Amino acid sequence: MARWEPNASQRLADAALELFAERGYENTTVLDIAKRAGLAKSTFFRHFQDKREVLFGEDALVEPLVTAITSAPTGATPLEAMASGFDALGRDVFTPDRRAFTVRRRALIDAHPDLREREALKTMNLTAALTTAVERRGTPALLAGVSAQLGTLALKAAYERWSDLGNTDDFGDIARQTLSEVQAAVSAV
Amino acid sequence: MARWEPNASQRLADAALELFAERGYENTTVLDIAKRAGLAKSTFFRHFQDKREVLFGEDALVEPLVTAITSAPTGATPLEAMASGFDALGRDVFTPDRRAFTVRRRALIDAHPDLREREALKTMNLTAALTTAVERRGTPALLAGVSAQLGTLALKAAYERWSDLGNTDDFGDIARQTLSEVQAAVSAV
DNA sequence: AGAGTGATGGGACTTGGTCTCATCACCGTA
DNA sequence: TACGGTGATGAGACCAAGTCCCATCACTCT
Repeated sequence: MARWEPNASQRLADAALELFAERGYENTTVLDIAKRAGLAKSTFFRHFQDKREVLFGEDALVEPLVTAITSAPTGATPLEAMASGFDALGRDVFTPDRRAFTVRRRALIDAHPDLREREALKTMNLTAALTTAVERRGTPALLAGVSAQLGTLALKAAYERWSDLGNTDDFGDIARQTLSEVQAAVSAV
Repeated sequence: MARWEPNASQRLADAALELFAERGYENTTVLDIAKRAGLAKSTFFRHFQDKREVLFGEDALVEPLVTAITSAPTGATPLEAMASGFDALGRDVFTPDRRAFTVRRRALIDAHPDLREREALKTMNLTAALTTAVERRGTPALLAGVSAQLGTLALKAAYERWSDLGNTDDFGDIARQTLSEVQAAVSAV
């Protein structure tokens, strides 16, 4: 028998999602979250940097994207490399079984300024990571920056489409489609 | 004789900038700032939403940019409208006499995660405002979004060049130059 | 058996941020 | 001149976020 119940981080994240949905982010204290997870307040802060972070802890986007971009064929353009990253997200992150969870999480973030601010920071960090990943492919800095911005824009738009409606398409397909639309728009600039 | 010393907001912002430079953001409490400005803590929060905001209160970028974009000639492309907005910034915001202040402020923001997070939020809001401003010119949504992203990217790059070194060029000129470089990079995507 | 380890509990403490009530110089009007 | 209204401020209670330190205790290794 284990010394402690396992998966403390996961239990905290689950409890937080539940409570935020029940009473809202503001009306939930960290102590509430910890107690529902059967833990102490101080333990919460051992697993998450702050209250906001409990909804972002996974942060699972950067790693698959950067890996895919890095390992894309040498001949691929920056946006083609980005597209292969989107496929990876469809395979490992935005899978059908995680759709419901992701949508609930999205609704919570959109509903509270503090969480939207954290989201903005995460987006900025993601774009920065994409920029350096593209740069490492030998792309000039400015072009890498532009590609990363366009990729981030397409990613967000694709995410919205994927979570909207009864859309059951694979995320990778949606994202590739969105990216090509962004590319078409760019050529009209 | 005035009932109270005037310019409470400005005095608070000045005091904050001083103290952050002296002891760092973390080692400065809101009470410290208020006392140096000759005010009470509660008065600080009447003028600023929170501690971070004291460095962003001006938020002077959005209004001139949106105004210029809106009033740009009908025939102008989105990026041309954006460029006229950059000129407006050079005239009204990034003026030579404010350079030193702006650079000090920048150093503080870069040095502290909390402030960088707020900066990310402000950037996201700016991009959103630019997007709707461009949309109101009759530009399709996706193209407007792309233009706004590129504009924001150019703006940040231009800002860095303007504050670097002994660069004495007019901000509008630098920004136009940067924007044309971004545009050149885009056509290579 | 005994020392070490590592996640946890618990609680004191600082600070950000909210809220409420009192103050008090000025302004308009009678 | 008197007097009530106004608006920015002061003061302080209060709550929650986040930090810090020390104790605990089941398990492991020697």
